[in-house]
Amino acid sequence: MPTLEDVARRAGVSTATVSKVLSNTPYFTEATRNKVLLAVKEIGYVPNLAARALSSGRTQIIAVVFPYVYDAIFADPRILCVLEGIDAECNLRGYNLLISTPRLIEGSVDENYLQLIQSGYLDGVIALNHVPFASILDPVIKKGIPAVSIGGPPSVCSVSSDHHAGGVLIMEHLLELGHQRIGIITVPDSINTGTEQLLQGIQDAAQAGGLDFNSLPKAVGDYSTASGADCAAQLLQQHPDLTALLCLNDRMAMGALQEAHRLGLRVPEQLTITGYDDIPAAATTVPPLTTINQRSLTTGYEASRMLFELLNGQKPESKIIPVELVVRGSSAPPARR
Amino acid sequence: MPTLEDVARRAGVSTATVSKVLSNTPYFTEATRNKVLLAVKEIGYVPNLAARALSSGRTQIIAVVFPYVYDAIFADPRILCVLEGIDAECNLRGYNLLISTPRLIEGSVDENYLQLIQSGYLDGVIALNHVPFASILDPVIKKGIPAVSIGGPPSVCSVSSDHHAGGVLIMEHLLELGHQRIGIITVPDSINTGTEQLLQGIQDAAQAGGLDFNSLPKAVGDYSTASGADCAAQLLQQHPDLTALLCLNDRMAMGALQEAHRLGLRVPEQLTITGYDDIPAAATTVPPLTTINQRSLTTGYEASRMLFELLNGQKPESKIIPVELVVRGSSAPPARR
DNA sequence: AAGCAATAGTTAAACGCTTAACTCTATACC
DNA sequence: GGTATAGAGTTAAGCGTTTAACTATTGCTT
Repeated sequence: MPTLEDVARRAGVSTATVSKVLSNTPYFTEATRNKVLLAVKEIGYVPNLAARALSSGRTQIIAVVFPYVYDAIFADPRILCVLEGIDAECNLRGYNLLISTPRLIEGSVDENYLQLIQSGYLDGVIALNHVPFASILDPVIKKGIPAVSIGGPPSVCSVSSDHHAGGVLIMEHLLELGHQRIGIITVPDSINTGTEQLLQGIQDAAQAGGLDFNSLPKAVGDYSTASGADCAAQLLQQHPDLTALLCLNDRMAMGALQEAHRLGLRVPEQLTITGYDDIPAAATTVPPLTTINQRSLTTGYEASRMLFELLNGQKPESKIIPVELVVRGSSAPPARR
Repeated sequence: MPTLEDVARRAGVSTATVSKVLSNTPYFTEATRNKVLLAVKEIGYVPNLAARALSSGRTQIIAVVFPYVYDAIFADPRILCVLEGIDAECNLRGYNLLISTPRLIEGSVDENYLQLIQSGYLDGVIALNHVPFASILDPVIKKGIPAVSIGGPPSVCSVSSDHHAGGVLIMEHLLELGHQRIGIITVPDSINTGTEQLLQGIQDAAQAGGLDFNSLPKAVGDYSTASGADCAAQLLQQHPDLTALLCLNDRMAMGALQEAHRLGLRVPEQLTITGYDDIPAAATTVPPLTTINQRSLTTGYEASRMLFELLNGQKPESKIIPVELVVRGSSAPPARR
């Protein structure tokens, strides 16, 4: 492979000149610039990134980190949308995307991940920081690598969804439709930093609507479709008079939908079911899900932008991405009885 | 950050010794080995990957390449499963995963991608090579980087699903149920290298069952759920006597399901619908989809394994991953009339 | 005419690691 | 006793860039 020196020899200049011309340093005549560029073209020179990295300390690599908590982390469509937003930005700026999925062992991350962070291979890190107990970003910050957190605590630069507003929106929607007997399909407390805010939003809206949140029946799932079905079964058996199920994510809502179908309950005529996240599949269930859209693409995009600002030495503000109520076919006024 | 030299000084040996001990080169006494290891621990030394890469020519980075053909490539759950398989293997062996999504412009890849390939940053490449017209792997092979192709032509090391068998399985299933009036929801010719084999399998099974494949009504979608709904509408309008819709992927099948529901057709009692891929969502539709599972996780896993064999100087055989018929609730014998 | 700034380019050290080639025992063999 | 040989470690030359420090030329002030 041709090196800087080959280019320099061919162009009749020094390697420093070539290097500087290629990085757009000023103070070169058009003639020199062209000579160099021509030589580059002619011999098909491409810079060696490892050498550049060693010399300059910058690698052009951004790591996207999402801890491996549940089994199939890659199966979460939300993560993928975020990734797509990040990828688009990085591609534009010529950065490469490395993905790291640290295994969490008893609350601390694995050795591989630690080594990667310390290795000097990363210019920046974007972490899907939804795991409160494991401090994915700690080693990153200690090492002084620019980092932005998605959905994490605002201690560092972060971009998160306005889950409180999401909770309010979905609960208000149910109340406006006239629902009062609402079952909640939730998840274990604080498995996810966003969940608290979401629940708080739901509670606030309930309160505002004159409904006692604490007395609403609840079932605890684990985000999976199967658990959604189980929870729905359990709630509907214990409280046959429920007119709506509010689910904390779309996958569980899809499970609830399945269960309703199995029980012969028509949705939304006899039972309203709502989700949260607006994953692609939510639009294609029968009936399609009423849910909250988190603008995952935007989230990814904003996270990248913030990271690049950090890389430019700026100090961007943490950002909260607004959410949006998406009303589809799975919600309707409760049946009169 | 501490360097090799710091470790060497502290352990009272040369940098060469440290380097060799850390890479498990033989011919060192336990004493020396321990001295070095201790020093490493004490000062918290972590090797600088860029320096290592420059010096050794190996970066410990594997790129997973999937071209950006349709808009939301990351939305394809199949890709994610494959990625998960790859990630698991790479994680195990201490390799890092870089993802590259080259933009295809008029059949050729973008400059960024080309530069990345030539940059010496990659030890190996795994390409989701489902795009026949763009030779994603050409520059990789020209550069001499070990590469394996998923679903691509067997010109290089490749791992692909047995789509022919998949086609046979799904068609046989329909025939065994007693369907004869089958509509096919397909995609444009050879947009995907696997599709041909799949269609061939369907055709062969039809033939074997005494059905003329060419006379079966067909509609052309684009893999999306929406297009599946459109195709279903079109087919059912023109051929109201169809008892089954065979869809070339799950997303289109889900669209067909929606459309059937809209038309008031009960699935599977009045209309059988089958998919292909077995994406996670396929198990949670109402009714759940009968489909073909491609073992995407295994595919990813095998691809990594082959790549590591290549990296070890071996010459692995291309592999064909068997597929599996998954019978769920969306298929049943045709209604008697 | 001297001094200075701006322009245009060069030299060479440094980045942190790997590894081929080498040295220096200590043991084994004939 | 001389010569291989294997073991244990060192020396130093790269790997291909970037970049601080330097030189040299030109044009402009004063």
